[in-house]
Amino acid sequence: MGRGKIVIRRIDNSTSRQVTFSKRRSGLLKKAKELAILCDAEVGVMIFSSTGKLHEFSNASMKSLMDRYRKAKEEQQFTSPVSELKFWQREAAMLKQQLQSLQEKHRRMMGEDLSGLTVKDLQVMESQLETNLQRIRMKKDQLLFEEIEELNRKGNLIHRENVELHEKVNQIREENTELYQKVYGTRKEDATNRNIFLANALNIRENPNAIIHLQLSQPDQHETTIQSTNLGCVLQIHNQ
Amino acid sequence: MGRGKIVIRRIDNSTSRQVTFSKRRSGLLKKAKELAILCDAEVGVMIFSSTGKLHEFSNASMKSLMDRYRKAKEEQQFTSPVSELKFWQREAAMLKQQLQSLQEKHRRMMGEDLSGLTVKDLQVMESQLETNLQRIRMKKDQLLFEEIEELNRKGNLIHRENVELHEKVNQIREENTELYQKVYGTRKEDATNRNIFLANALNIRENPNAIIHLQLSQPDQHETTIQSTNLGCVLQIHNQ
DNA sequence: AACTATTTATAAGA
DNA sequence: TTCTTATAAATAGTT
Repeated sequence: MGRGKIVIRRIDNSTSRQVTFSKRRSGLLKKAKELAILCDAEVGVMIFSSTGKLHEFSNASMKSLMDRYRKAKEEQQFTSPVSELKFWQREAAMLKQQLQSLQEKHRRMMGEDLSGLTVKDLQVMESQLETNLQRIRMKKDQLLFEEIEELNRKGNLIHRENVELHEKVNQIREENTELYQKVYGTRKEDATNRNIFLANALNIRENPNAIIHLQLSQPDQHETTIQSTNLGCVLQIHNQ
Repeated sequence: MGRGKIVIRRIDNSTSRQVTFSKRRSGLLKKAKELAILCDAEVGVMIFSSTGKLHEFSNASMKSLMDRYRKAKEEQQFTSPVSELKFWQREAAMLKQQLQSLQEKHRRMMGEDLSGLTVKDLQVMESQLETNLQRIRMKKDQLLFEEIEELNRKGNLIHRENVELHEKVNQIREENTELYQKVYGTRKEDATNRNIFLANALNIRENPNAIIHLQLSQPDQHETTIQSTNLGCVLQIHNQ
């Protein structure tokens, strides 16, 4: 009913979609009101626009109507095999429709079947995909951080073990020095020096809570900093 | 949109009301579906026919839609003084409409402002008024019955009291007779006869559960019979 | 349930 | 947003 015939399919152009929404919404609400009055029926209509705004009509209160709906649904519960059959038929039809709609959306998100989409539509999809990408990156960063945390923990264990080993080595070294002195009557500096060099290579210092900095480079342009306060670990990721 | 223009007002003829309901219901559901698809909106419609049957449409599940509705309503709850103002404006408009509708109905029920009504309209009102009248009559009859019940109860009490008094009178009479005999040496029949006559006038008999029949005449043509089994009372009302 | 004369809704354009 | 208008769609009354 207009200048031209239209097919019932999501209007791609966002502006005309909104205009049509406004017109048809008022039309639907008017018809609902007329039905309620003409036929002495109890009618309720709820409409959420694609932007999330609520529009409604009900001749009684919506609350009482929803209560009545719930009650009617409970009572309706399969009074005959035919009603059960019809229920599942309707259920299947509904699910099929939802599936088809989702499949179409999915295809588009995969960059397939982009025919009939406007620049605006594509912009919406683009920002949607950017959001998704961001979520995926945050998840990835979180996993990396957890991995580093685990490595840090293991490193600390090994560090402690190494400190102990270092002390033992020093003990043995001192014992050896004393024994050397007893046997040869003089010190052996070479052995001491070699042990200090080894400790350096293993990054072992007096403070076992040393902060570890890691830098990973990534191909994309985002920067993330994750900081663990209880483990003294800072992860900084810089991407260009 | 039909052979003739109609005014939006309850269709009195039950058959055509049902036919119109069926047509417009499917129209409304179709429009709701189209709006949902064309404009990517979430739409829910609930319709209870005047016979109580439920019809519905929703592109998502009605449950989730109702949850969303509730949530939207909660959030909507007076986020600004303007929204509160608008709420009360709408509330007032709704109440005003309901009031006007009721006032009009009331005026018509009072037999005023009958312009623009068809014979059918008037027949419906007539039968409505007849129903109301019947209810009022039944209420009146009930009240009359209760009044009679009360009178009956009081009557029984007085009856019992009278029986006792009667016995006392007889006792005293016998004593008097005996004394009379002792003083004068002979019976006095006159005194005995006078006491029996008195008992007759007060309707006192040996059976205290005597059934009382009452007949009230009324100007209209209806007949009611109310019977109390535990009090032995029958109320019969005949009207011509 | 159909039919169809009309009314009503609305698509497109301004 | 709002108005206009040609046309499609809905439906009131009828068969």
